[in-house]
Amino acid sequence: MERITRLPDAELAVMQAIWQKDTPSTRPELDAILEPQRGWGPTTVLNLLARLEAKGFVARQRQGRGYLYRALVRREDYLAQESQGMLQRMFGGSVKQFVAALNGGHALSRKDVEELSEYLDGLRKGE
Amino acid sequence: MERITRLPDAELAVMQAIWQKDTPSTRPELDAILEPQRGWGPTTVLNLLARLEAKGFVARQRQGRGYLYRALVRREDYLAQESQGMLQRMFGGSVKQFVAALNGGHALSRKDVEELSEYLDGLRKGE
DNA sequence: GTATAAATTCAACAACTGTCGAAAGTGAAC
DNA sequence: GTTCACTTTCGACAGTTGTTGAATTTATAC
Repeated sequence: MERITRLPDAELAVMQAIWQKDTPSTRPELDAILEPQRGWGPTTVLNLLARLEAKGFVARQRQGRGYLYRALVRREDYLAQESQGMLQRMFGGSVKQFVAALNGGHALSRKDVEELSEYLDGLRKGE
Repeated sequence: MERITRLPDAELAVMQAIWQKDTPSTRPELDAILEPQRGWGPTTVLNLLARLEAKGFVARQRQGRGYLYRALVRREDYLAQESQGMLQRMFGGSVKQFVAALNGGHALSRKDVEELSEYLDGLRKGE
């Protein structure tokens, strides 16, 4: 795993939109996701795409009058990296502390707890 | 809970240093923590403290030739808020997804899993 | 081919971040 | 009281981020 750069919020939002589909997207398609969510005009999205390309997160290929944009970094890789980083910065690396913080902030539903417990059980047995 | 502002990394590092003790710290004390960690000189720390004061995160009180700095925002409150925010941005709010990402990045030790499982069990019974 | 509509490029800007050095203030020790 | 060592204040600066309007390029449809 090569070290992946950290993305600012706006750029992450664009990546999330790109990652939503696993085939390349046109800028208008991304707009359709981001405009309602963020209220961004096309130019804003385009600029963020340019920055992401410069950072090596996306590549593009001409299609019609515009381009098709596709991710070069996999969602899971980025998210795994980032999650670790933030866990380190915020909780010195302790997952339990993190979950406890969510709980303290009333951000853990019963369902979250069940789901997570089950997942962990799976981990303990399985692999 | 009032909405708390998000802090940039450098400022968060200073807050973590302040939160480390639960009594106010002098700037040299903070330096002692932050200089090795970040390589910051005194001026840098001072400037970050000034920004944190402006944001309402710390208050200070004269002591000798310098000041005593103390947190105005509680660690748990800030971390709870931030954790939720990042969970939202990165995983649409799913804790399970978050933990799964850590696992995918081999950032979950057996111990982490045990610890967290136990904690969750406690939650299910307890409250 | 030309006009039109769509898409992208340019470039710009203010606010925020990360980081100091130089200057100025201040308590402590003579 | 002066000096010295320690602290803080000031302001500065380059790079990043969020966001966009104006100008330019380029398929497409006549």
